[in-house]
Amino acid sequence: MSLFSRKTQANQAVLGFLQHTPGPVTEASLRDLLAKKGVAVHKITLYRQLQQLARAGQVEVTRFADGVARYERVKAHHHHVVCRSCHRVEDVEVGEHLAGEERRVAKQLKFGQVTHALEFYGLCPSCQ
Amino acid sequence: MSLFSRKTQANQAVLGFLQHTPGPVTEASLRDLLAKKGVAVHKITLYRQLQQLARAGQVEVTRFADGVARYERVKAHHHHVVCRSCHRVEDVEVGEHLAGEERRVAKQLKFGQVTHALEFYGLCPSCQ
DNA sequence: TTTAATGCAAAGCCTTTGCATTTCT
DNA sequence: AGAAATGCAAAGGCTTTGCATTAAA
Repeated sequence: MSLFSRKTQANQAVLGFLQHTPGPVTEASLRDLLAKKGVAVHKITLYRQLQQLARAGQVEVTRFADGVARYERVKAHHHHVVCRSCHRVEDVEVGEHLAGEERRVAKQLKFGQVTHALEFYGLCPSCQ
Repeated sequence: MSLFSRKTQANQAVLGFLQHTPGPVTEASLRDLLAKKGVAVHKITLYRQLQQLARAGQVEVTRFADGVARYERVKAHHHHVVCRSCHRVEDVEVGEHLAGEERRVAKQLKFGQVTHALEFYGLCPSCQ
C-alpha cells in the first residue's frame, strides 16, 4: 500500500459520503448507500480505501459487540449509542470529560498515552 | 443448546479459571492457559462453554478494536485498559459515575435501558 | 512511463453448525 | 435411558492478499 492517495472515484466517493453519515458505518452498509447514490464500488476496493483512509488518519475504525468493523471520518472526540437490538449506531455528545481518569489510570497502572472510548448501549426508538 | 449446565471437566475448569484472570481473555489464550494447567479443552468445546456461560449470565463477552471476542466472568461494573501494542487487557477501577449521562442519552435520543461501556487505551509498561 | 488503484479469485482468521459419539444425571 | 456435552469436519461471515489489469500522476 502506498503513502499517498490518488483522487479516484472510490476515494472521493467514500470520503465525501462519510462526511454526511451521522455515525460509524460498516463496509456493507456504506457500499449499499453508495450504490443507492449510483456509485458502484467493489467490496475489496472499499475495504482498501477504508484501510488507507484509516492509515492516513482520516477515518477511524471501531468495533462494537457484534465484531464487525465500523468506519467513521475522524472528528472531535465524541461517543456513540448502540442499539442492542438492531445495532444502529448514533453519535452522542457527552459533557463529561474523563481526562482526570485517564491520568489516574496512567499513573496507577503505569500505562502511557492513555485515551479512552466510551460507548452507550440501549434500545433505539424503533426497537423498544 | 440446553438450558442448564452439567458439571463437566470443561465447564468447571473454564469457570474456575476465569475466577482468577485479571481481565477478559480470548478463547485462544484461555485455552493456552488451561493447557498449561494440564486441562486440555477442545477449541470448539471451549467456544460452546463460553457461549453457554454467557447465555447464563455468568460470563460477559467484549470486543476491543482487534475484533476478537474476549470473555470475562461477570462481576461488579468496571472498566478496562487495553494496550494498543500487545492488546493486553487489564481491569481498572474508575471512580466516575456515568449514570447521569446515561439518563441524558436516554432522554435526548429516546433510547431505552441505556448502559455504558468505558475503555481506556494506552501503552502498557512493557510496550512503552 | 511510473506507480497507485482496481477486480477477481483465493486464502485467512475467528466463530458457529451438523452429526455421530460419549458422558453426565 | 434420556438429555446434554464433546470432537471432528465442514461451513460461514468478515477481512486480507496475490496477481494481472487499468487508470491516475
